[in-house]
Amino acid sequence: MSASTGSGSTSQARSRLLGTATRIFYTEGIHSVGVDRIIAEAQVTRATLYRHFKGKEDLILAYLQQADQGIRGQVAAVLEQDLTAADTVRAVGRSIAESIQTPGFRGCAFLNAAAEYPDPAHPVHQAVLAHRQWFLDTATHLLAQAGCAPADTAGRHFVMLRDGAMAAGCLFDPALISETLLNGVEGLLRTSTARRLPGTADRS
Amino acid sequence: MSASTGSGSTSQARSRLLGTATRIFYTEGIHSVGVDRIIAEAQVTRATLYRHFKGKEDLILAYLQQADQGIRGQVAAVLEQDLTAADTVRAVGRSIAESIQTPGFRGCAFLNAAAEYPDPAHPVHQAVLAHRQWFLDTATHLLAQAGCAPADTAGRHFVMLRDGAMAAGCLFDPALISETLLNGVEGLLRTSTARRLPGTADRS
DNA sequence: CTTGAGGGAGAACGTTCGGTCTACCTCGTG
DNA sequence: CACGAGGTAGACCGAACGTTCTCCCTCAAG
Repeated sequence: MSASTGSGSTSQARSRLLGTATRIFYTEGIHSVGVDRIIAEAQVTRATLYRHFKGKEDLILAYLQQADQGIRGQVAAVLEQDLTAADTVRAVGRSIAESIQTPGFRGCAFLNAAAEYPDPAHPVHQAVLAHRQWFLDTATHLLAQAGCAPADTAGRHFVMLRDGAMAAGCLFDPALISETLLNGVEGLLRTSTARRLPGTADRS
Repeated sequence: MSASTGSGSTSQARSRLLGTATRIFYTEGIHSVGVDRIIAEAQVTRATLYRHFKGKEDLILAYLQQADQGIRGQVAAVLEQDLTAADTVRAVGRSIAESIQTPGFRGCAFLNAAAEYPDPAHPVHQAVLAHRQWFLDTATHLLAQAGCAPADTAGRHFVMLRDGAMAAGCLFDPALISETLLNGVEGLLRTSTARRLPGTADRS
């Protein structure tokens, strides 16, 4: 524990380790990179890694947890803007579109991880499922507030568009993918709230 | 070459090898399975593998090529039904939905491969890009025939729904994913052909 | 001052990886 | 018959894998 000089919350060598692992795992995949590579680029020794993590799997889980917190923060930042429910949905869509167009975008960390860990019983796979459940719930909740017809259906539709955009974002022109995503979200809001009275602006 | 007894086109040990590789790569991923595993389950020796393939990478490429042919066949089977262009699009959507609900469905072989081979210069990654380009072109062509507004936009929208469905199909209830996909395709056809005269049935 | 956690440096563990090699067998074809 | 392609069986290679280990140094807290 301890508070040390007051620098980082936990150790500083640990954060360098996790940061390096995050970067390499995200850009190059998980199975294809070894711990040697990570400790070399993080400039720590092998013993240091195993002092902070039980093993490689622990490091992977920490990587996904960090990614999860990043996305939750991204959504929270949109929520803080206090927009109309529909505009909040749009803003989340725009936030995703921006991610896709960011240099170094390499798809969804969770979809990529699931591709490498197909076994549903594996901790990594379960971390993916947990994150996705949270996102689906969040999207469904938002769309319900925006007055979308069957909110479950709309939520799944939104997530499907997001998944498609995230998956294709690094396999095709990111600008076109973003445009398609935004169009899709707009269409979803239009068709799914068709029967609502104009001016029924409900807050998120 | 030779014709041998007339059994298989190429060797029979080779097809056993490729079939085993396809099954294992698809269900468990690529990097996480070694050639030892494949030759053991295919019941061939190491020398036999290297007689037919230059190396593991060659085997992976053959696996993807086989998957590509399977999907092309799937689309071709729909095309042979000689439906309305719009109904052809629907049938392709249904075909994808059926795949998702098939036991053992593990997502899109190409999206999964791309997650493991992010380097755009890598032959495996390029095989993925080539397959996806073909599919996008095919979808765009079909939607154009169905009278969809800007066919490029509609094609990208269709592919995005497919990608989302394929990616999520093994991470969520396949039946709900299929329903969402079909709804999305229906919505795409509706909004994208809104201005067409009824009865303008054009063949594919 | 002593202690112990955090870290650096590196040897070593056993296993698995992809790949090469030799030796021998079995057929159908020329 | 002779030959060569296709196959089996298994030893072997160097490298990389994830993991554990010992030894030593540093430095803030008790």
